[in-house]
Amino acid sequence: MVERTGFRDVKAEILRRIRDKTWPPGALMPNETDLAAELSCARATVNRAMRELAEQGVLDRKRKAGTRVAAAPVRRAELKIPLIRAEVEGEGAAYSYELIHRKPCPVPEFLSPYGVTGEVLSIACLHLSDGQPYQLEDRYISLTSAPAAAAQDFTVLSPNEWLIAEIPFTAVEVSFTAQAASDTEAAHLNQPPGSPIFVAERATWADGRFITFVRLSHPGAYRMTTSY
Amino acid sequence: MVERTGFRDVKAEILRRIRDKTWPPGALMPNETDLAAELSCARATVNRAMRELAEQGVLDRKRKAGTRVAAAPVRRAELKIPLIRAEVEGEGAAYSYELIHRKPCPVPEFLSPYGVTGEVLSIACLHLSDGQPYQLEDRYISLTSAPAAAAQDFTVLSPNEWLIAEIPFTAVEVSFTAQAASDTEAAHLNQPPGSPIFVAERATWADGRFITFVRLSHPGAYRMTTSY
DNA sequence: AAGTGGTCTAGACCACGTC
DNA sequence: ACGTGGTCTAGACCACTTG
Repeated sequence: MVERTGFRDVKAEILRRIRDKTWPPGALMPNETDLAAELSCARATVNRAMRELAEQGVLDRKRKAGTRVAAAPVRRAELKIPLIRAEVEGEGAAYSYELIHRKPCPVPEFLSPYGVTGEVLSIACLHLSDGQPYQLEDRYISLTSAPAAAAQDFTVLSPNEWLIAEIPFTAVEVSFTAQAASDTEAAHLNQPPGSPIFVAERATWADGRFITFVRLSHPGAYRMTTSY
Repeated sequence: MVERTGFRDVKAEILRRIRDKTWPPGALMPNETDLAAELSCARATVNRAMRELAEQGVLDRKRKAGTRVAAAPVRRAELKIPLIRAEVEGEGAAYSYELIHRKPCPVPEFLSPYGVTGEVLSIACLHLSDGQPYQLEDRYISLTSAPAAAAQDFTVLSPNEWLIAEIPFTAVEVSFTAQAASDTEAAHLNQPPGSPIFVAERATWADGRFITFVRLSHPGAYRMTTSY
């Protein structure tokens, strides 16, 4: 035996049997011990294979009940959200940054659902790719949770990069929508007013304390892609 | 010692040390053997903790070079893509379905990048939530790869659900954009023409053979959310 | 050449949840 | 009660990559 059975082999074999309907959707599969014996490898190897397939949504596992082929596989798309700078430079373009405004203000009402109190720092800025508007950033940073932000002028370093370097966060909530460009948005992004805008909104917490909320607008042509 | 050190404990400890700057971004961490000794657990336990943090984008690992705290953590949002039916019913609304058209046709030119040959089945249909248009589906199924589709009329069962049950797929590519509603789109979705539309496009393969391409349009108010 | 992560093994104990 | 997955251990060998 030149090659041992690795967990990748086990995953491939399981997927093969699902595809050829040896194990149709909903079917009960053999337990780890039996499958390990059949494929002549250790149970830990089968465990890792099955665990990863379960994480991926292909299998459903329950103690004592056993492992089944997922009946309605909830497909998961994993979106990578890199730094804007890295994203732009990754496309071979030159990245640049412009601060639009920066001022402390009371908590805007739309942030109240997030349980924010005290003052926030409101920042608007623009990220450009080869001099063309790429992403408009409208951000609010809690001065209660991140008082150090008050000392930053953000003329050179974008709030995005500053936050990542300074404030380690533990929880994030993201949502995506399509919206019509407001007049100011359209002007900054160099698009006709009312044109479709791809919007990502992100709220961030550290240890349960609200840190920042950001609204990122891209011209509609922006494409977010993933594969699996 | 009542409690053993589990891989969750190790992950938590690592994250703690990143947060309190014991290991700042870019820093070289101890190797698995040393960390295992310090935390008094097996190397495999540390390995699993570090491996999962690396998958998550928190750490960068390279053989021989060691493990470092990711300098620019590529944040990953995992989007769950459930069946439309499940999504609608999960919101407590009544799901319904309408077939708009269904006809075989030659491969449209925009599918040529995907290497599609032969005939495809073109299907348009509408998914409704409590009777209101929720998602417009414009789909093309390869009759070469999935000839069984020709026998389906799709008047009751949506192509989505039929495909999931019948054709196990192995590779998927998804992308999201914001677009302006075309006139027909606007009419079906009951939105003003030109209004922002949230579009998901998905191409699917099984064993390297192209199966289907689908364009899913939601009214702009649609919100796709995730957290981590 | 040598150090680091990547993986496998064989065995063990435990927690959960179904029967 | 008991079967199944969940996890840990201790040891081993290997592959990759850097110095």
